[in-house]
Amino acid sequence: MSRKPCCVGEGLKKGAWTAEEDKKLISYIHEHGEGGWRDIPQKAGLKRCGKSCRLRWANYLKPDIKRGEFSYEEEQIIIMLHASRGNKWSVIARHLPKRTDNEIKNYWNTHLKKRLIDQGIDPVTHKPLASNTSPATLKTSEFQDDDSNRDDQSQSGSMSPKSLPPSSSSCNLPEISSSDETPKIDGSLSSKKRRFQRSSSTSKLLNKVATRAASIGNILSASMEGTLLSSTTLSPCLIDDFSETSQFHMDEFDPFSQPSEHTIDHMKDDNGMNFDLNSSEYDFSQFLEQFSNNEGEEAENIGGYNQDLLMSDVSSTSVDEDNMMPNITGWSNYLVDYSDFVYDTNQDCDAKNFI
DNA sequence: AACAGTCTCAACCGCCTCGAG
DNA sequence: TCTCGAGGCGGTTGAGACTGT
Repeated sequence: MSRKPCCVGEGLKKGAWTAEEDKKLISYIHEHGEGGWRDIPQKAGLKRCGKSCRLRWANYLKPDIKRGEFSYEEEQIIIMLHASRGNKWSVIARHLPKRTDNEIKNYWNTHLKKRLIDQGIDPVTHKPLASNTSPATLKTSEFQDDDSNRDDQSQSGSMSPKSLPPSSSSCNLPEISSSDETPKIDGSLSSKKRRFQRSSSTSKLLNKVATRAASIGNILSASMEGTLLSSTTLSPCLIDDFSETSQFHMDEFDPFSQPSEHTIDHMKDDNGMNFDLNSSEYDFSQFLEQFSNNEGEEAENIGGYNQDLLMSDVSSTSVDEDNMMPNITGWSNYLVDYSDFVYDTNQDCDAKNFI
């Protein structure tokens, strides 16, 4: 019972679109709006199938599409998200405003994938090619922190598998450096030469934030499912580190790390949230209420691309608990990914710095 | 200049999801 | 509950551009 292909039809044109066809499609959509793609060709006077029209519009003609060279930040975001999400181009595209999934997919296949391979990284697993070193080994040998950080790693077992980036091996995500074999002659070249100059404490902090976020996600999950007990094991990170938060010097952050700075603040006093998760009396309903109350204005107050990126998973959060959990999970996933990324791109990627 | 090999990316294909009836 | 179809998604293709010889 195979379905009839939608684009089977007599005299339907295929291949590259002409300017005239584009004009007809744009004109029709401007007048009638998107949707009803099957009927559009006939109504717009196009000898194309509806699907082809939709793709042409979505990938090329839509006015808010950003075209041209990918920025350094965009590249890093793609690599990060690919490491955690795989070939989920539409998901990745949601984090890159004005970029289409098709464009990202093409860019990955033609540029980033090769670059990773050139740098000895498996573009599928984001692990070193031809390496026997397990991520766990790398983590413990290269990313060993103080006691709390060791706890961070050991507690990762309490995190949902989804929360863990597939590529937890440190230093796997490559830096896009100017030494790339395929240099681009464009405005983004200079940005490609930039390197993140983050201190080890920054990486450390971000890792902790990520772990906390993941833990909060788990706790919320348990709360949603009604399985949260007062004895629910909390992340050692949460237990040990929340009191330490204020020790970190946030002024170390560069603009790209602002989301985490925001996150720290978000998790601290700004929202007046009680994050004393050590307490068995922690009130999750209060947390949910506070979170939902603060979410809207938070989203308005923060500015900048990366904040948008960070918050995109939670920006639509309402009091609706069904939506809450995926958002929290996405948020924690992002932080975990981002934390790993920051660590990986840190030039001081050396265990000594964390001891 | 001509040709072959390589690269890029718009477009296509086929499967999947989800909502309507 | 089932069927159908629109729209979405990821993989693949192929025409044109580019590069090397």
